[in-house]
Amino acid sequence: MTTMQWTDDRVERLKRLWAEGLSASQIAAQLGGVSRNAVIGKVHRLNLPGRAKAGGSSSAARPAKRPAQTQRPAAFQTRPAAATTTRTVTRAAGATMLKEEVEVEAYEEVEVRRPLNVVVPISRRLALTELTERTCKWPIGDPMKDDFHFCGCEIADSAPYCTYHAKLAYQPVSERRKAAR
DNA sequence: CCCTGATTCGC
DNA sequence: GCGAATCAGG
Repeated sequence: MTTMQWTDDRVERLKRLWAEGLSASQIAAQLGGVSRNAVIGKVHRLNLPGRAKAGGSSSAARPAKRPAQTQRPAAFQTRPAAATTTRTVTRAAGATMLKEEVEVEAYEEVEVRRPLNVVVPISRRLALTELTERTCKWPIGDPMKDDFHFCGCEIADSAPYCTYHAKLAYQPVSERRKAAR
């Protein structure tokens, strides 16, 4: 990858995102090509105002005014195809570079029955680069459109999907067609 | 453990 | 100027 640099454009985006209250790691993910340390270092060099309260816990001081999409019940949805291309992305997290493999392409229209009596998670509408090892990687929307995003809600274990989407992902066969035997 | 920003210092 | 390593903290 070409050496990333702080072009005027990237600096402007940095300033805007920092002003919006995004964390350094999130900004790094959004800009791409830089670590959170790089972002923090740049912030200081630019003499941008630091955060009121250092180390602001992720859940405490977070503007996070995501559109908060309300998922409407659908009898059937699209789910990732079994054969998808795997893309490896790196993401800065702390002082570590995490490598993640996320299926991004190839979807198939599959009849998926929505589990009843389960809470449908509120999508955090995360971008590919914002996914971490504990965010649901269930894709939402058309990968070709710019409103494409991932569920991103929290995951219990280190599973790829949240509880809800795991149920969608793993559906033995068909509930209505079990004969053939 | 997860994460946050702050600082240092070799490049 | 840059950012990895490190530190300090929630």
